[in-house]
Parts: sequence; C-alpha cells; structure tokens
Amino acid sequence: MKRNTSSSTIKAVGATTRTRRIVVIVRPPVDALDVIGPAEAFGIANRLWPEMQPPYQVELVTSGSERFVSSEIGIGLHAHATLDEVKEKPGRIDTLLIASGLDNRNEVQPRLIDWIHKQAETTRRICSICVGAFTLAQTGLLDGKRVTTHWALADELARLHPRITVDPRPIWIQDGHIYTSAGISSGIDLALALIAEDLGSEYAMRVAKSLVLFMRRPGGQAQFSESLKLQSTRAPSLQRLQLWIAEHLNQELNLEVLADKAAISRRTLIRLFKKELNTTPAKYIEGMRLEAAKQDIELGNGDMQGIARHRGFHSVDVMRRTFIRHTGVTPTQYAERFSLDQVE
DNA sequence: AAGTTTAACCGCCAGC
DNA sequence: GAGCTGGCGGTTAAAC
Repeated sequence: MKRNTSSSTIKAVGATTRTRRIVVIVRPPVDALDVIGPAEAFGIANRLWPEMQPPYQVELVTSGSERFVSSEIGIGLHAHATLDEVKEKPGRIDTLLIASGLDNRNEVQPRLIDWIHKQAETTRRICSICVGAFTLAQTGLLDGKRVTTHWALADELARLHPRITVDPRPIWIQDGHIYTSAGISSGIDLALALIAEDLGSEYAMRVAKSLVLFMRRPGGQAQFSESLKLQSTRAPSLQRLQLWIAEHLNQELNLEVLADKAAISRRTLIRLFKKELNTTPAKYIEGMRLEAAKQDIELGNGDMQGIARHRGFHSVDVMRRTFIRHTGVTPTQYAERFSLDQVE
C-alpha cells in the first residue's frame, strides 16, 4: 500500500516466516460460512504470498467419524482428516479454530474436550467462531476470560457458564491466547486479525482487499449499530430520551441534562440505562457520538475539528482518545483505513 | 509527563 | 414486605 502511516504496527515480513499449521475443528452440521470464511482468508494469505513457502497450512478436521461434513444449508464439505486421524499426525498445531453448528452447540463429545485440553498446552492460539464458543466453554479454557459469541446466544452462554464474561458487543475478542468471534461473517474478521498478528496489518489489508471486503473491521466494532439498540428497549420514556439524544449529540449531555429531560433522578436514570440497555448513560452517549463521527469520517464529511464539534466531543483531543480507546486507532488512522478514497 | 480536578458510576440505605 | 425511587459518599477514570 502506498500510504505510509506513522504507526509501528506494520511489521517487516521476510525470509524468517515459516508455515503455521492452522487446524479448524468442525462439528457437523456446521454453518458453512463459519468454516469457509476463515479458511478462505488463510488461503488467500497463502496465494498472495510472494515466497515459495506459504505462511499457512490449513486443515479442516471433523469431530465426527467420517470426513464428510454436513452443513446447515445442505452443502457438504470434505475435511482433510477426522479427529482420530489428526491425532496420529506429527507436528505442532499453531492455531486451533473451533466451529460448531447451532443445534449441537451444547453436546460436545468428551473425547473432543480432552483433545482440545491437551492441545491447549502446546497451541499458540485457540479460537472459536460464532457458537464454537459453546464448545470451548465446556473445556473450561474460557473460565475467567472475556469472550464473545453470536449476539442472539450471548445470554445463553453466560447463563450456562457463569465463570465466563460474555460481551456480545465486539465482533471478536482476544483475551490472552483465547480468541472468540461473533456470528458467521465475523470469523473472517478474526482470521484477518490473526493474519495481521502474524504477517503485519498491511498484509492483512491486502488479503481483505482480495476478499473484496470493504474494510477490515477492528474487533471493538459493535455487532450491530448503536442505533439499533433503540428497538431493543421496552420503556417508552427511555425511547423518547434516546431519540432526543440522537438528535442533540452536539450539545452538552451530562447526567443532569438527561435526568431533567426524562424527569427522573440521576440515580434512576443510571438504573434505567443499566436495566434496558445494559450500559451507562455516559457510555451510551459516547458510543453514539463515536458511531456518528465514524460515519462522518467514512463519508468524508469535513475535517476532524468540525466532526468533533458537530458530534459533541469537547475537542479533537477528546475525540482522538475516544477513538483509540474503542478502535485502537486514531481518527486519522481510521480515515486512512476506511474512507472511500482508499479503495483502489 | 504527571498531578489535580471533575464527573460518572454504583453500593447502600431510607422513604414511599 | 416487595419493589421502586432518590440522596449520599466512596471509588474510579477521563479531562484538563
């Protein structure tokens, strides 16, 4: 890529790279995209690689007794090996990915749990895609970790496994050597994040472009937009307040203003946000402002100063820090990655 | 770059 | 007495 960023995240890649073994465990019937998406991303990383030795070796391994893997949409996949076969195979597994179907998410064969446990001692990274988190949860490897899964099943995961902190908002989460991703397509985002970790973020961007993904989404990005939260609330007074907030982002929105607007005390306001939206007023407003600012940047609406003012950040500095906190990049870096004129 | 100030948040308790 | 509300004060994180 032509544009230079001052960040040091772009690693030099060269002759020192080796082939990493990526094993994708599939538990049929699986959501085909959960498997194919990440596999494709690693495959393209191989295809674009300038050297003879590819960076990845991807193996589809089925947890069943035969290599055929059924999928939810009726398309069959052929795994490279069964679990028993891969046990015989020498060589350390670098990264383990777990994909599972919806219906069988809570019925994990004990021998698979044992095997994953054993791998955890030597494997560099263990990842789940979508409801694959339910499989990992049963190994105990997620205990004490912060993880994500498909938003519709986050509550169930948290209920079944109280020792796990489930956050349904990000599209993927890294906690130590455990990586979990949200529904379906976010498996691609997770794979790109792994590729970025191994081969540099610039190379991951090339892979994303080749996949014709408009952008590589950072893990912090919400599974769906803040504004959709509007529909998830029951209390009509809160809905009215949310609409008012959305229309007045550029104004001072502290607890006092909001409490007055809703004609309740600050304390009750905080409780209301917690109960209905599972967040706090300030966090909610910060999320709304951030999302609006992101859209401004993506659409090229004005300079940073103007965007900051228009979206209610006290200064560009405050906006900058907010961006870093949520996305890991500054507004300028965000613009470089996501704005329309970046697409060749 | 580090210290100070401010605001949000939340547990607790009392009152309705 | 259950359930909701609101005030108080300590803690924390971000802004300055």
